[in-house]
Amino acid sequence: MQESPNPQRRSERSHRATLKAALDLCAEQGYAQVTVEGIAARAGVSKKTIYRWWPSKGAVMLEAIDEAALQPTGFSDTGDLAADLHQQMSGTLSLLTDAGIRSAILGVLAEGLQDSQLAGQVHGSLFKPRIDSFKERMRKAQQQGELAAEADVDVALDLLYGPIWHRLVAHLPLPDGPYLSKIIDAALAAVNRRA
Amino acid sequence: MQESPNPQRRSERSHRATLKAALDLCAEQGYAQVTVEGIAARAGVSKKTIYRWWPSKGAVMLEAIDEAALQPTGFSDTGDLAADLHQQMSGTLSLLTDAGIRSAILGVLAEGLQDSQLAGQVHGSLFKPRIDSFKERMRKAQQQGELAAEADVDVALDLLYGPIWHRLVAHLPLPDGPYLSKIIDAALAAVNRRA
Amino acid sequence: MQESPNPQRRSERSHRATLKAALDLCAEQGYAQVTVEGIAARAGVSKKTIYRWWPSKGAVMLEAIDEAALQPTGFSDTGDLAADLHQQMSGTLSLLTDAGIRSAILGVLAEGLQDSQLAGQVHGSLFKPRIDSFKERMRKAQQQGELAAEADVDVALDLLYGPIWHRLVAHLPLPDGPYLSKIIDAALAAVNRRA
Amino acid sequence: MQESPNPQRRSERSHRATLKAALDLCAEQGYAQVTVEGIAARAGVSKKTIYRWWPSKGAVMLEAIDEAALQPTGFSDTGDLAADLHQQMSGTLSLLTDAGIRSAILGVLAEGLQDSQLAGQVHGSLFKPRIDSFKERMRKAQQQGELAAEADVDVALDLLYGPIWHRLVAHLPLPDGPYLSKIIDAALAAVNRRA
DNA sequence: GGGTAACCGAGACGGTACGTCGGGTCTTCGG
DNA sequence: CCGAAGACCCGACGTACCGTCTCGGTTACCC
Repeated sequence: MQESPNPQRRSERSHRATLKAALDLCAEQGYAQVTVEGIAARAGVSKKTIYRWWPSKGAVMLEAIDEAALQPTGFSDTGDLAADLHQQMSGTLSLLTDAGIRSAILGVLAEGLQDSQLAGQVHGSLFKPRIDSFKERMRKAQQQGELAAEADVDVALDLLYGPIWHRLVAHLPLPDGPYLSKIIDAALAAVNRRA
Repeated sequence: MQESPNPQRRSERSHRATLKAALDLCAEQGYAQVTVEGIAARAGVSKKTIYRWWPSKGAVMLEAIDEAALQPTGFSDTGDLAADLHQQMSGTLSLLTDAGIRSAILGVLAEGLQDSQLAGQVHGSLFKPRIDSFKERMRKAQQQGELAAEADVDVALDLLYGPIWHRLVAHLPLPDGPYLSKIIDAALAAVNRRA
Repeated sequence: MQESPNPQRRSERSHRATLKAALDLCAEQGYAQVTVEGIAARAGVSKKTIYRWWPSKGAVMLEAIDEAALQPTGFSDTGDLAADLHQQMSGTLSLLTDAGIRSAILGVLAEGLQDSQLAGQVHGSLFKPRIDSFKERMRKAQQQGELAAEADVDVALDLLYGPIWHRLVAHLPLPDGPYLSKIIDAALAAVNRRA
Repeated sequence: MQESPNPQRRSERSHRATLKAALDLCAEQGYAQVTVEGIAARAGVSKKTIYRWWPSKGAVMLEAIDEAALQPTGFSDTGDLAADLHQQMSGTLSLLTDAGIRSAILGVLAEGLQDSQLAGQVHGSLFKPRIDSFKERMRKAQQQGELAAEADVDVALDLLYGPIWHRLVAHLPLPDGPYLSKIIDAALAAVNRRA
């Protein structure tokens, strides 16, 4: 992140071990129970080294999530917009089902709500890339006539992703596949309608 | 909350002072910086007394929010569904603009993501009442023909409230009034369309 | 020492346990290896509690020494000045032979050389009482004619106690009993001579 | 000191800069506040280089003191023993009045009380040379009849130097010139007297 | 006079302890 | 018996130095 010291001399071993320890502990104990001290001990790394490269536990976790979230943020383009959306959103939801990643994501999300410094990083790492590729896919759909040219992409974004986060913060069950389809259909219909 | 001791002998003065101190400190320093010790000191109350009546800082805050959230959770029924939704959702959003309440709400929301005990209370206090009266209003609209009888109320809930929370957790700007109208129109169109 | 908090509510158990742990650890590991954390752990006491009542490890040790240095600082008055001096100085020297106390005393002495705050306490606790009773005994000796009325008590103090500290800081062997007698005879002769 | 590497290739610049930085920092901040890191930074030298040539901060300081203590350890022989003693002891005392050297000397003395490895070096560098030349001067005095042949040189050493160290560790004011004369007269009288 | 072995600066590393903070429990005393 | 006050144990914080180590770079010796 803010890499004040010389990043060329950084120990790759410590770097990896820290991220791994962070995620592992998160899976085992839950985000809130994880401490920088614990990560350091588990990784066989000194606290100083962690604080040298990251400003806080949240920043470590964010990088760990990024590294672990293997599936791409990008959309595929099969020509079927609804299917592509479903695939991508399922991918996002699946991050919230694996215990370790889920705990880490909820943790950084929660911490991001309280710490504006971390908030920016959360936005940049977790949301921006997905939003960008979402918008790109939508624009492509408009060019290909799959989507009305006058459709409001921002509204579509809100209508599609909103339900996931709504249910997360309200502690309602997360959408399953079929429900996701209903949402996608409804949202596309809404932005496709003539005003 | 879990009121183990005899609530009849509870000091109303301490009770009020605690809730007030909690919100005040939240406004001044932000939720994360508020501590039980700080609340106790500010309220002129002992820590023991706080722990006697609430299990955690989050529970205090939740009660303080409840008490301070003056506008009703219920919907008015002017006969214009879109207008009623707009009014109610604006009310919810306005809670997120006042510094003190916003900080408190974000705080308990964030903490709720990490603490399943608090999560239940958050759901019960913050979300359930609003969802219930939302559904009630929707059903009334269906009876009055303002809304298609086959409209899926759950989907409507997700489409309408989702954008707010999506933008909150993604650290995007919250919707303003006109944008809210677009969302409401889109969501109602979506659930009203013939399947 | 600086007892900022209310000393009436102090836990006697923690107090005693801390002093005991300090001395024990000193005996086992040597003063330099003893840490506040170690004392706290050994005593079953929190670091906070130690820092509440003492400003530093040195202050804890000083009090521990005081409590443990059972033999009185006062001189006996058998009527034989040289014998009384010998007895008292042997007592002082014996503090420097028991491993635990020796280590603690050397430690606070060393630390006192570096920390003027502690220096004052070292002087007040370790030296002042012994110097005072030395001078008192000398004055009594003068009244009883055992010592020349014009003998310089300060010089006597320096000549008598100096050798001990000289040998300590110069890392020479400490005086044994017979050598002590030589010193005492020489010093008394010196201050008793007509100028 | 333990010069494991090839001393011929040693950088004289680094050597000098380190010793100078050590003493300067000592004067500015006091021995206890000086760190190897601080010395390295001030000297523009790497920590590794310091640890290559000295085992510890104390060893650096000891060498720095040795280099800076310009006045000779040797006694002059004017034929007046008391005067020669006074001159030499004043010289020793003057080391304890210059802020930088005083702080360094107190520091190594203090550290020497705790660290037997350093203790040996302290004895060898600071005390042994002075004691040796003291004894030599005393023996010369005996040959020249200035001092009784049967005078005990060890006792004399203790009586003369003792007061300085006694006052140092007891945090009493150090002797001034006139008082020094009293001590010298008393000590010489004591060892000169017929037993 | 080119190769190489050493010292050098810089500074990252695993550690240990620091002194502080807040959590949640417990004790004392007054009303 | 509740409440204010606050001491207590505990565990984590973020920092400071320790002494070790790995880097390039730059001598200075040896072939």
